[in-house]
Amino acid sequence: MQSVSTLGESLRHGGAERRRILILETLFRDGHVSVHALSTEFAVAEMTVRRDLKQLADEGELELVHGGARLPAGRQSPAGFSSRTQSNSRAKQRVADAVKAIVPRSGVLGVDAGTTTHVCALELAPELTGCVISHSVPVLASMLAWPDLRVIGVGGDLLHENQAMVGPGAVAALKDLRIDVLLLGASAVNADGLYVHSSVELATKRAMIDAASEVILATDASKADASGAVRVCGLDRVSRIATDREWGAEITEKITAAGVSFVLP
Amino acid sequence: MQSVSTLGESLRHGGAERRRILILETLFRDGHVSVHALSTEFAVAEMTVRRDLKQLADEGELELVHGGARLPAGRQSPAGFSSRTQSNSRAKQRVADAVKAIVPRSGVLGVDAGTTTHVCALELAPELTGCVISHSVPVLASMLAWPDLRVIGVGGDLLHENQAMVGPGAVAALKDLRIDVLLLGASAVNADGLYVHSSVELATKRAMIDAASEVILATDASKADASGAVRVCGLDRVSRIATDREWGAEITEKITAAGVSFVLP
DNA sequence: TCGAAATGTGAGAAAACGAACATTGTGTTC
DNA sequence: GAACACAATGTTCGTTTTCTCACATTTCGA
Repeated sequence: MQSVSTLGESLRHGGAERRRILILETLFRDGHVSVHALSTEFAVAEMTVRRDLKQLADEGELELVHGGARLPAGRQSPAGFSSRTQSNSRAKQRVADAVKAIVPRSGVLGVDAGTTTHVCALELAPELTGCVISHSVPVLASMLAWPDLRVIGVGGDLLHENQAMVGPGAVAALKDLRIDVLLLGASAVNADGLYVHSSVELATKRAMIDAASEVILATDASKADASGAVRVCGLDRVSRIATDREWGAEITEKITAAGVSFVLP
Repeated sequence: MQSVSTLGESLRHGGAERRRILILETLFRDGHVSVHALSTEFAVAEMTVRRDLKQLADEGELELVHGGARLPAGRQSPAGFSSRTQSNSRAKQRVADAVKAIVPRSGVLGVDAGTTTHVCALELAPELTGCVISHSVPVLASMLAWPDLRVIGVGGDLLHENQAMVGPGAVAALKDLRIDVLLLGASAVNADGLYVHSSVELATKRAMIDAASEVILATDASKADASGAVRVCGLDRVSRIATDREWGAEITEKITAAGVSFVLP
């Protein structure tokens, strides 16, 4: 088991995560950033900026050049910035590969908040011909890069923890929407259902599920057989689980018995 | 005296002009070039490339950075959002300075879509203690950098044109919201009111205005006395105009007569 | 209190810069 | 055709900037 920390955590010392967000913002606004200028602007050592840029480069958010950084190739079109595709991005990438194999390119695609589903949406976006619905700000920002894609944003209170809009407003908005396929995320999965850490996002997640004809759970194997604080729903609402590798035999058997099939890349 | 060589002439030695054209082509394709890579590609000394870049920079074709060159500010992807943010950012910055002087840091701040209001929101964000409401995806994305800030996102159909969520859903959501001060943008302003280019965003803009107790128009002087295709509202809904510099005497007099005061940085 | 993560500091290495000077084509002049 | 002027290019070298690495320090949570 491991902490499923994905977001809203690492502001340990000064505010590294915030600084990196601001760096990306500057980058997308100006097209380039320089180490020296950033260190002056944020009043930190150049070494710190270099470490930030190095990390962001590893995540594919930018490309290093001598003296600073620039937009990565193929990401010229300025959108918002793509969100923190933080840790184990390899796993998320594999999940995305699995998702790509089964999600229809037309129709209404719902995208839940979270980094995994975001990566999936990024991969799918160029091929989609239908409509995307999401309450995740990073997902919406990414979709700006595809001018021909129809997108509906679900509004509400911005929950910094998962960078999505939630609450009564979001639930109300979802009542008028219908989703063909929903890409759902979760903090933990076991035979009894899906779990998240916070109850704040619960109602919104359930509203999305209720609006969806089919629910595909997109999650890497590290969430397997863990359990979270708040139960979202049972496995009966999920049709398939797209994941990066085989799960344990026991949990696999239970989940399969519940009528849910696995999709691997 | 020197030849005023414009094109097709000075291929004295190797083909300097042709090489410079190719450099520009590469630059526009990739968004950046590096001295080292170019010297390898053209099989010339790095010094030569530096001289080329220096000349092109003098002509305003590109902008030098350590190690290479990039597209000059305001000449990025055409019609792109970031370029609009960048273009006359000095003016927008001055507008933001004016806005900062008058917007209360507490209470509910509404932020309209558009680059000018976005810049204002970026400047204000660190100091805000109240709540921000916006339908603009970039604005919402920026607010993610401030975890302690309460933010409400207005959902709806994503309009790529202004990167904001609009339509009936947005209007409905705004009916339940109240805004103390609204930072409004416009494509044009004259004595008769505010204008935008597209009617798609009209209803949403009006809904924001209706929800607001006070409306501050944030716009640079270039919008003065122009007129757009679609009229949003009259000046009676606007209390103040935050702008970068003095407007023309005639338009200033008319607007002041309508009871609207100007705020300069 | 302890430990991990974040950040700062300093020195040596590497990269890039810019100026001065040498070299090579090209075209002109006699 | 030889001499010349000149622009383009290459080369060298000292200077400046940036990078990287190792280690010290700070901060905050457990």
